[in-house]
Amino acid sequence: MAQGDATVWQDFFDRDAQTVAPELIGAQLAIDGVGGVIVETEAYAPDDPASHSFRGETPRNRAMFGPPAHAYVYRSYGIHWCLNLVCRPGSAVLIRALEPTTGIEAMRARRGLDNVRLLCAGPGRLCQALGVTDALDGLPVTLPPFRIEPPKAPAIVGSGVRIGLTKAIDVPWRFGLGGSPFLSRKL
DNA sequence: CCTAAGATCATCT
DNA sequence: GATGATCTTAGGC
Repeated sequence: MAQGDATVWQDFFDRDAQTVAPELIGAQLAIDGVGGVIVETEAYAPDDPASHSFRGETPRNRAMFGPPAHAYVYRSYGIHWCLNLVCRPGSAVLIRALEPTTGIEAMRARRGLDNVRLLCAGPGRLCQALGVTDALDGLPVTLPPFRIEPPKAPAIVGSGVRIGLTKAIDVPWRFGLGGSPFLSRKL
């Protein structure tokens, strides 16, 4: 599975978000050469009260109902952007944290912060560091400016409850690389 | 260490 | 008009 192998990525993402989310831990994700290793994700499903897709399709969440392996970007709390990778219709994986590996200087400049551990430790921070905006909403992640590569080795994945929700707060669909210092919070 | 509040706006009711 | 898949700062212990 390589960058240009759109068919394989289609199949990879054409499954339930809760199945895809843990398998993305350890994958490499970059936008215009700026990014790193995915260390934290969360899954959102169609019948999930906490999911934006729960009440059906609207202009905002349109991308969640489009083809798999595309981006869904939304604004959070009027301030931050958050990046999801679309799986089956109405389901998506929220990318919550990266271990920065490439383009670190660009991230530092965008975030106005030296501390590498905190550059991408949270969905809003990550999007600021990678320059994610709604301009990327609905674009395929198998083509530039995205670059995505599968994990080089099986990751040791832990799980826990999702963060910041008021509904379905006890579903353990948060996944993370065990012991990584780049998580938004300890698992 | 911790909890609390403010920033700020697209979306939905 | 209320809400939120967040982050930062300020202040208490």
